[in-house]
This record gives sequence, structure tokens and C-alpha cells, in this order.
Amino acid sequence: MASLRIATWNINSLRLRLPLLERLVAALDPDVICLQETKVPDELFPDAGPPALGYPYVARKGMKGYNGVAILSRIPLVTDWDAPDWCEKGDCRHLQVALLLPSGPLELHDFYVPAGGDIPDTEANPKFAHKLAFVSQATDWFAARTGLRRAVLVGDLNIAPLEQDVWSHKQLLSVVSHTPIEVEHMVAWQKAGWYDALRHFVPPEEKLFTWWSYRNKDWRLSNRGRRLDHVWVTPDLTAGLRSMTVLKDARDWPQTSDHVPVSVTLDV
DNA sequence: ATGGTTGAGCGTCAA
Repeated sequence: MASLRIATWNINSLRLRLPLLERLVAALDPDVICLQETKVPDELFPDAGPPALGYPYVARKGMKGYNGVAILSRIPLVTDWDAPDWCEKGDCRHLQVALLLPSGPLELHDFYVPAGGDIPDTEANPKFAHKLAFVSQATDWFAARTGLRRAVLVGDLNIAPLEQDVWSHKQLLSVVSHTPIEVEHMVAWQKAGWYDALRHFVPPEEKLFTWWSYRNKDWRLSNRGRRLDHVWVTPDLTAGLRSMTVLKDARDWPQTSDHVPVSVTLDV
């Protein structure tokens, strides 16, 4: 039985914020770092960065301008997985790897779910339709994998499912990220074999946020946050859950992301 | 009601 710490962060440009990863490592000391919105094509990926930080094993999938995911690891990993091209858009929104732990392989998924645009209507807004279709496809894909175990799913899922996952449930009911249809989709996805590891440590009646908009001058004072970033585990891993950290201090780092890093520690 | 901010990369689009 060994302890494993996995961090997830929507870094909103890897090249711009590579120096901030050093702070993340100092604060959380994770074994694995899952990033979203790296915004860097593979041919421009800063290959020397992760090994210099102590993470020699890297999986990444990027494109020009937007999206992009990466996994930085101290633990050897296998990347030759045939994950679907979600919604057949060629987006770089998902990585699947296996961490080669002494106790055996652990399946790890890093997701960046489409934000969905501004209007919560599938007819008027194709981005919203894409978001729901993406989540539906992911749900079906995992549901088909009956008996999935020893797996962890993290990422910016761009949905805040519980009432206390947003600063005002009533005021956000028609705001993309907290609409009932999105919450339904996310709950169905979870039911396809996942357990909410962050809420394992924080009761549902307590507020829990991982994102604060750039548009609020004093994010801490107004505290208009949402929980858009998630860590899910398969049920067999729940007994091993040890601790969780939402690194709120990161929201005050110089030139930081609007998301903060989250980490979960578990025995595996 | 609608604005507010940030990043990529040079047009605006995406968030």
C-alpha cells in the first residue's frame, strides 16, 4: 500500500505559467499533475520544463490557440490508449494513461469538458449542444466498461453540480455551468461508475469552489466562485481516500489562472 | 440590464 497524490489544474496557458508550476509543486508535492487548457501545440510543448521540476514522465495532447491537456508524472506511465475522439471534433480535451505503480497499474483520465458558451439552449447555441453531447458520449463510454476499477478521473469538467458548488444556486440556475440539464448530465456520468472524491471530504451543505472569474476585482471578498474542477475515483478506491486540498492561495499568485489547483491523496 | 478580464496571436474567438 503506497500513498499517491494527484493534482489537477486548469493552467490557462502552460507556456505562460510554467514558472507557477514550481509553486504548485512546492505547495502540494504531487506525484502526478494533470493540466487543462495548456494552449500549446505538441511541437511547441516545453519539453525541458517538466523533467526540471522532477516530472520526467509526460503525456500531452495540444493544438493551436486553445484546449490542450497534459499529464506530468514522477511515476512511469503508459500512454498507448485508444481513447475516442469525442464528438469527432479532433479537440484536445482528454488524455488516458496508466500509472505503473508498484501495486499495479492505475487508470487515469484527464478531461477538459467544453465550457458551453453563454446561452443555455442547444438550439440557439451549438457550443452548449456540444457540451451536453460530449458529456453524454463520455457517460456511454464509461457505462460500457462494466466493472471499471482502480481508476481516477480528474479535470475541468465545467459543471458545478451541487447547490453549494456555486456562490448562489438561485442566481446561477440559468447560467451555463449550473443549469439543471448540465447537472443531470453530470450526475448520469458519475453514475456510470464514479465517486466524487472532493465531496468525500467536504459535506454538501458547505460551499466548495475551485474557480473565481477574472472579472471580479476582489475575488476573495466577493467570493463568487464555482466548483468546476473535479476528482472522481472508482468505488474500490474510496476506502483509500486520505486527504484533499484546494489551493486557494494560488488565486493570488502573480498572473495566475482563474482556476486553482486541487489535489487528492489516496492509498493505492 | 449588461459589463467586467484574460490568453492566443494578430482576426477575433474562446472562456
